[in-house]
Amino acid sequence: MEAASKASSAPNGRGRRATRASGDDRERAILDTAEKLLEERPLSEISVDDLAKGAGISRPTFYFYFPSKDAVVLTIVDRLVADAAGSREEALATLAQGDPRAGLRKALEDLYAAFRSRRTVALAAAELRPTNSEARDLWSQVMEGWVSDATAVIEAERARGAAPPGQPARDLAIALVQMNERVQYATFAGESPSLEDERVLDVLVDVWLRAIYGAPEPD
Amino acid sequence: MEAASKASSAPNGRGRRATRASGDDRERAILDTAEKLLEERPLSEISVDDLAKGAGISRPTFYFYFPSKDAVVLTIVDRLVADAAGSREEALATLAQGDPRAGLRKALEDLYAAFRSRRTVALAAAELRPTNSEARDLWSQVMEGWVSDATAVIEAERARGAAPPGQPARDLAIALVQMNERVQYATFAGESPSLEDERVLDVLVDVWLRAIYGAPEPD
DNA sequence: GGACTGTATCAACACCATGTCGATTAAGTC
DNA sequence: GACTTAATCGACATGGTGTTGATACAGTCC
Repeated sequence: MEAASKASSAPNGRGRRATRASGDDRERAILDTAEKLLEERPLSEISVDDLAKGAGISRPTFYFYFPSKDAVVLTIVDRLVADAAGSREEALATLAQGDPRAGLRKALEDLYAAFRSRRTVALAAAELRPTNSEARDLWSQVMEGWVSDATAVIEAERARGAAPPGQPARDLAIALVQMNERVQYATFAGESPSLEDERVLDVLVDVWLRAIYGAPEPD
Repeated sequence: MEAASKASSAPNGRGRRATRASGDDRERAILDTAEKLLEERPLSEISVDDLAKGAGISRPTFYFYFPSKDAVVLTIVDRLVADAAGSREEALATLAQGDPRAGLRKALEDLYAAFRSRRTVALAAAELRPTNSEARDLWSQVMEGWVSDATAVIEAERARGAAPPGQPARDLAIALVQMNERVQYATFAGESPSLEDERVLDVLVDVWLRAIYGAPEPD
C-alpha cells in the first residue's frame, strides 16, 4: 500500500514525484490552502477539489503533487511534530539539571504551546488516526518518544530518592502522557466536559507531580 | 439536520419509521450484523451494503429500518452506555458508604469491564465521534455523568478531611476521567504505547488515589 | 370476498467524491 | 529544432450514499 519513497533533496518524502521546477510553489499553495481551510471546517468536510481549487489548479493536477488528501495533512503534521520535537529537546535539557519540578512544568508548557498554536492541525491529525494507518504510526512514534522521556525522568527521580517507588515507571508514564493528549485535545476541540484553556496546565502539572512524587499508599 | 423523532413504544427513537410487524427481526438482524462485522474490521470499512447483505435484505430496504450506517452504530452504543450506566449506579452506592478507596477501585473496575466486554463497539463509537455530531453529544453526556460523579466524590472526601485541598474538584475530575477514557481506548485498540490489559486498572487506580489523596505540594 | 390501508421490499436512478488515463502544452537541454 | 521531462487537465471508471416509484403482501372492515 503506502510505499517508502523519499525524494532527492527535501527531508520529506510524502507527496511529489521527483520534481524540480515551479511546482514547489504549487505544493506550498496546497499545504497553505489545507491549513487555511482547516481553520474553517473539519477535515472530513474538505475535499480534494477544495484543496485543488484553493491552490488554483484542477483536481487531477492535485494528484501530481500529493497522492491523497491524507498525505497533505500528514505532511503538515510532520512539520508540526518536528517543531514540537524542538521544544522537547530544550525541555529535556532544563529537566536534566536543576529542579525537576520546574523542568516538568516547563516541558508540559512548551508541549502544550506547540500544539495549541496550531490546534486545527492537531485536531485534523486526531481525525485522521482512526482511518489512516500512516497517521497512526506517526502518532505512535510521537507518543513513544514522550513516554520514554517521562519514564526516564520518573526512574531518575526514584533512583535519587526524590520519588517513592510505585507502579512501573513506564506504565505510569503511559497513563500520564495519554492523559495529557486527551485533556489537551478536549480543550482544543472545545468539548463539553473539558478544561478551560488557562486551567489545563495547572491541573496536568498537579496530577503529574502527585502521581510521581506522592506516596504509594497515601493518607 | 438530525431531527428529534422518538417512536411509539420502544425507549429509543433512532431508526425505524413507526413499524409493528416482523420487521423487528430485521432490525435485530441489522444490529447483530453490525456487531459481528465490527469484530472483523473498523467501522470505516463497513458499508451500508455489507449491513444489508448480512441481514439478508437489499440496500434500499436497509434504509427502511435505519436512516444511515451511523444510526445503527449509535443504537448499539446507546445500549452499551445504558448497560454501563447500570454498573455506575451500583458503584456509586458502594462508594457512598464504606471505604471510598475500595469503592473507587470497584467503580473503575466495573466501568472498565463494561466497555471491555464490547470493545469493538467502543472503538466504533470513538471512530464516529469526529464526524458525527450525534455521537459527540452522546459521548459528552456520558463523560459529563462520570465527571460529576467523580467531582462529588472528591468534594465529599475533602469535606470530611480525608483528602487535602488542591485543584478545583471538577477540574481534577475532568482530567482523571479523560485519562481513563484515553488509556482504556489505547488498550482496547492495541495501540503501540499502551498499557497491558491486566495492568490498566492498577495504574489508573494508583493515579486516581494519588491525585485525590496526595498532598498538594509533595515531598 | 372485494376495497382499503399500511408494512415491507427492491430495481433503477441521481449524486458525489475519489483516483486514473491519455493527450496536450510549456520549458528547458543539447 | 528534435528530445526529454514537468505540469496540466478533460474525460472516464469506480464505489459509495441516499431517494423514488412500483410492487407484493399482509391484514382489517363492511
